[in-house]
Amino acid sequence: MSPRTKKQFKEIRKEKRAIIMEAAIEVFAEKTFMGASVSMITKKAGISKGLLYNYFDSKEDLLQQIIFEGIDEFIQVFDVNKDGVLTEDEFAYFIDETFRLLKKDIHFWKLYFSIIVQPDVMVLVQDKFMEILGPFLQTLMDYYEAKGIANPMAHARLLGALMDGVSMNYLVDPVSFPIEDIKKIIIDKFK
Amino acid sequence: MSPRTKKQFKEIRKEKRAIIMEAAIEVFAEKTFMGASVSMITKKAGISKGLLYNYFDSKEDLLQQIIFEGIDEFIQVFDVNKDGVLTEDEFAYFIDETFRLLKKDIHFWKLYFSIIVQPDVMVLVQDKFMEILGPFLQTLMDYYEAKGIANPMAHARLLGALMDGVSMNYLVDPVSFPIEDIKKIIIDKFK
Amino acid sequence: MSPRTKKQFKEIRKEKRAIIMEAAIEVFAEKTFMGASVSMITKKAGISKGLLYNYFDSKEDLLQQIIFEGIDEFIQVFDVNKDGVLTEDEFAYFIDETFRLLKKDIHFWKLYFSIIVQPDVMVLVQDKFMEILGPFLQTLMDYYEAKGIANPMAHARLLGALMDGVSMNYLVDPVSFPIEDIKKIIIDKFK
Amino acid sequence: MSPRTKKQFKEIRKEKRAIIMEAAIEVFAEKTFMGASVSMITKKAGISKGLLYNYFDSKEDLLQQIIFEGIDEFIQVFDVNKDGVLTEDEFAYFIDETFRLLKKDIHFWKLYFSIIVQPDVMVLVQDKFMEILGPFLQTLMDYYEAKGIANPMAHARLLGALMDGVSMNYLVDPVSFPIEDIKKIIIDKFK
DNA sequence: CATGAATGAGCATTCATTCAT
DNA sequence: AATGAATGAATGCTCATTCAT
Repeated sequence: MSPRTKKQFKEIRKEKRAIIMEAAIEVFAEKTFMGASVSMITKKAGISKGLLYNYFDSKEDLLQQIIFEGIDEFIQVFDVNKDGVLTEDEFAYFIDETFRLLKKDIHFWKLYFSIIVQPDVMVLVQDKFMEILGPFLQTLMDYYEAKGIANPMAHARLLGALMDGVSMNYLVDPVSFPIEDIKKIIIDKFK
Repeated sequence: MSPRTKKQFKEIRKEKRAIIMEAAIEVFAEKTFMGASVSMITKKAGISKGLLYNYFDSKEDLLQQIIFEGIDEFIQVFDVNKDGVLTEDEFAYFIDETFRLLKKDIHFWKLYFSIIVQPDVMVLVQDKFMEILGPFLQTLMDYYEAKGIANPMAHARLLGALMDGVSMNYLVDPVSFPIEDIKKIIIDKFK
Repeated sequence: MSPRTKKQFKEIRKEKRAIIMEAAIEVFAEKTFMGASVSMITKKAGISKGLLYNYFDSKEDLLQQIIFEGIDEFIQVFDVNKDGVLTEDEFAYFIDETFRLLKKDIHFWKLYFSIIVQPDVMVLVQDKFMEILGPFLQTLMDYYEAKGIANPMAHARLLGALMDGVSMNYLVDPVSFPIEDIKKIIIDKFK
Repeated sequence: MSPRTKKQFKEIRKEKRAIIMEAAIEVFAEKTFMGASVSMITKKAGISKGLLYNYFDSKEDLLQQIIFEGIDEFIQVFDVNKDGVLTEDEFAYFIDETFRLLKKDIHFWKLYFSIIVQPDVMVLVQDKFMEILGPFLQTLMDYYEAKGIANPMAHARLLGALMDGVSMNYLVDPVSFPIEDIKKIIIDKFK
């Protein structure tokens, strides 16, 4: 009888928004941003096409919001740079935690890699990506420098590339890729 | 003026086909398979749209033929499995040669990575990709096994993933990625 | 706090209705009927979309009610046909008054002209428009006939067309169109 | 058998382009630019939706090309400003010719008036419209100035507005609007 | 061998309207 | 009386593919 309160509306929006974003992550991950159609997303989310535009300005906006929130969550959960210094134990934890999050949000990280290789789409989110990569590489560089290793920058970027490569291989073939064994080797070799 | 011989026709076909494929590799690499349109390719190749379909059954067929020939060329040039055994020197050569080919065919390998992350497109060519990956991993496994290293399979897959990650980072940002320094570290650490 | 009386409800409805119509006139004038969306109107009126449909059956109904009331007001304020006879002084007053009302309700008359040139929309309101045009032309015809001018009908329609053209030019470019000078010339030439 | 020559293709394009523009003029005139859909136009032209975009970049481009060519034709046919001076006979000819062209291209001039009253659409073509209006008003001003009439600018703009109003009334109701009689009165009163 | 006009399904997006609250 | 989430048809536009020449 009485109209819904603002709080009720806010609740509806929050929930529906999450449903749409979850559906979109899956479809984007499977089809890439360009290959995914808004229809596929709304069908998976169980809503009409029009409604998506009640929540997001455009397909691009939808992608950006997904990436923004995903990266923010990643940064928050995984604040490696608390004090800017990495011990060997923290290094191991850092590798461990990366793979834990990878497994937890498989779709999101598939989407991440599909974006990286597509310059046209990358421009939409690269500023946000840099928010992770910058501090990440800096912390690693400091770590290797503190250990007295020559060319810490190259070591840092190598480890970054290694984590990319391992993640990508795992995402493409999660069943047979021996990620746990590989994790141990990485920690052993790069610690 | 005189009617062209069959041999001449064949020659023309071969050359035109190569022109189209080269144009397609560039466009696919820049826009990904889904983002590239046939029009972009024919425009870059300087031919009509109809002619492309005289040489290729479809956009998918074009991609497949590009991948097939690219991989075949790669395997031929880069026969890692000559005798099935890798010495330490050969290992260094192998790393070196991988990066040399990467730099030589930047467009092709960009295309390669954009395909890997897109399941829909991956199915078109994954059998061919396995033709490299299988022997490649086998040779590495044998190498590590011969050295008496525990879990040679994990080491082989790790190195494969590492090469993927480094290659991808280089392709995304060829200017500032320190590939030469990294190459040395890889050889040193994984030899 | 105390339950509102029926009279208060009626008052609220009347005011809200006026607010919506005023907003709609502005948006229609600026964007035309086809170019204006219901969202634009409700946003300008500061109400929800649902509420508009509480007051009007449809976008078309909203337009019709605007036109109906606007024309009725015009006829009431501007009763050219008081006694059916026009003196020369009354003629001058009539021209004068027309332009005064034009300036007063710029949005309404912009809407009027945008409707006239769009047959699909015109059918919705043309009967109402005729309620002005008929007596208006009749009075002018009588005026010219009484002056003994040949072809009074053509003179009447010419003056009608002239007023249309001058009004339209003024509405399109109110700043530089010399409406006061033109008014004098009209009175002088057509009196 | 042999492929079509470039000349043949050019011929096809020219003819099809004309068919599309003619269909578009009619639909735009009847529905206005905003109210006309590309589907309506292609249906009337008897072609597929895609083909329209082989000939025009967008709906806006289509409108612009229609207006550009229509105005150019008008200027060419009707070069009132040959020597910049208007005699009384030329003035009569000018009025006459205007109405002749109006009757000849009814759809085009309906479109013209529907554009004038819609600012959003007007911006697409107003530069082109000014190519007519500027010289047109200048010539008229010179004419009235040469006759020693006070305020020639107001007279020029009044006649311009009058021609607009008469044209518009004729286009809205070509059957009963006495355009021939009115033409004579105009020539008589404004010569 | 070669052209490019032509198609039609599909794309992202908009919008008048409905309805549960 | 009032809200705004929700719908679905329609919009302007793109694109892989076909085909007459």
